[in-house]
Amino acid sequence: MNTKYKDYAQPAVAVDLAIFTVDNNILKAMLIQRAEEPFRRQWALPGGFLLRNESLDSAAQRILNQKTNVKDMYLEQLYTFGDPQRDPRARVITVAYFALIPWKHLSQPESKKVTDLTWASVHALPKLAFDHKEILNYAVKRLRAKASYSNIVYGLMPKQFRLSELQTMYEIIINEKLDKRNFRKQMLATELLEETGKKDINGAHRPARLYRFKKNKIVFLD
Amino acid sequence: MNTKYKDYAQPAVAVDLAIFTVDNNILKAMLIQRAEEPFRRQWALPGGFLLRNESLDSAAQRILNQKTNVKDMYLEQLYTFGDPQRDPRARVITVAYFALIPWKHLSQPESKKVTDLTWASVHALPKLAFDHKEILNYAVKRLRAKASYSNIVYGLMPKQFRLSELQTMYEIIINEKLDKRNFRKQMLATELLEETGKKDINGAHRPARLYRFKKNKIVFLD
DNA sequence: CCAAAAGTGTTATTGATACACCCATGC
DNA sequence: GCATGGGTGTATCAATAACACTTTTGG
Repeated sequence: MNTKYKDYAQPAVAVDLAIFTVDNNILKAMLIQRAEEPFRRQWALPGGFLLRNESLDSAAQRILNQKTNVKDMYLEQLYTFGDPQRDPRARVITVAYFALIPWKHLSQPESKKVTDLTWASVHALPKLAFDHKEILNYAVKRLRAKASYSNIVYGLMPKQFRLSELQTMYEIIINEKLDKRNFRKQMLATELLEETGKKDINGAHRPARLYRFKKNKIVFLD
Repeated sequence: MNTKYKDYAQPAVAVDLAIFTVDNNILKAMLIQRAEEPFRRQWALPGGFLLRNESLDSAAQRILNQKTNVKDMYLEQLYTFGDPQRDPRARVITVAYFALIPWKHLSQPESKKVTDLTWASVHALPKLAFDHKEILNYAVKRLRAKASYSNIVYGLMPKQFRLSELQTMYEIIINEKLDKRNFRKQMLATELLEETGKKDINGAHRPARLYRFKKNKIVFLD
């Protein structure tokens, strides 16, 4: 290589997160309102700069812990965005992650009246800072793709649930209706679910059996 | 965020490439012998630092152009590796890419007697510098996975080829034997191939029809 | 005429899809 | 007793897998 030292980028490295949940049958992503320039008052993905002695995964986990109090959520590296113009201040490359959190596991911290954090429907996103819309769209695409060939949807379910709730979750993510009998047949055939023995009743109808994932709740593939 | 400025990593950002080809029915990756410390004289993936005004994709393309004279090869971002200890000199995070090149498209530049570049069988790799073995293994895994559900294998084929050569390529990558009749049926059913009209004879046997990919040789999915 | 790879169809198996009625409960 | 979602089985269709012989060439 015959480039001079001064030609090297000396970028900052950030980690940004596309954190998904499903609330009220809507797929939502966490957004943070920026307090500072650039893009002050605009919505952005939660993120931060990589610290000195921190791996990328740890940084993603740290940022997730700052915004939620949930442990053990699904978290994977998504893609790295490095366009020279993506941050108007300086060269910043960002390693994007995507995470899934069951709505029930977090709604608590919502109560403390935060106005700089919101969960926006991915179908009605506000204008986002930087290239965050591109990142988020890419994450949605990946989530959709994986939902159809893996059991990643598990990452959005609470500890126990009705089969009909699991089916609805799939339907929301892949955005199409599924056949009830075929769905149940397939899910039970995977041997990944077990009955809790409990039943759930919250309406004037036959109570539903509650299921949970067995301990080896593996998520497949890339 | 309440961390002091000095706690931020100020990493260098590198791009490393896992470049694959198939020669003599063996899946091989390009390795470069390091001229300098650390890991002087050890083999490593081709790579380099990101330049000031360069996107990640451009950096990958630039490094690829330095080592080969091939245009239009398959190239995709693989994963970003950022363990704080992965480079003994300083904090370096590397965005790994993987690339596919048909053997026939490059064997020329080999002739000029380079000793610091080799193509090593992925089944018999030497000791590699940094975490490059991990990166390479990850790339192989991805290549294998994609070969079984996409047409990524196209990236390893020359301009025209016999169907039996295409089949052999699949067999090398996914590492299992395929049925000739089923394979041909499926390949022709995709409508992605067309006959060139030419025939290939290089032995005492019936000449084979030569095929090429149609212009819209799309590679699917993530 | 022999060796070597090219080329070609049919059947069986498996997995995916389509589809409709009874059940248990609260009100 | 009725409204609501829970729960169940079978038949069809589509995709995949298994399998063996004839053809064309060079030597």
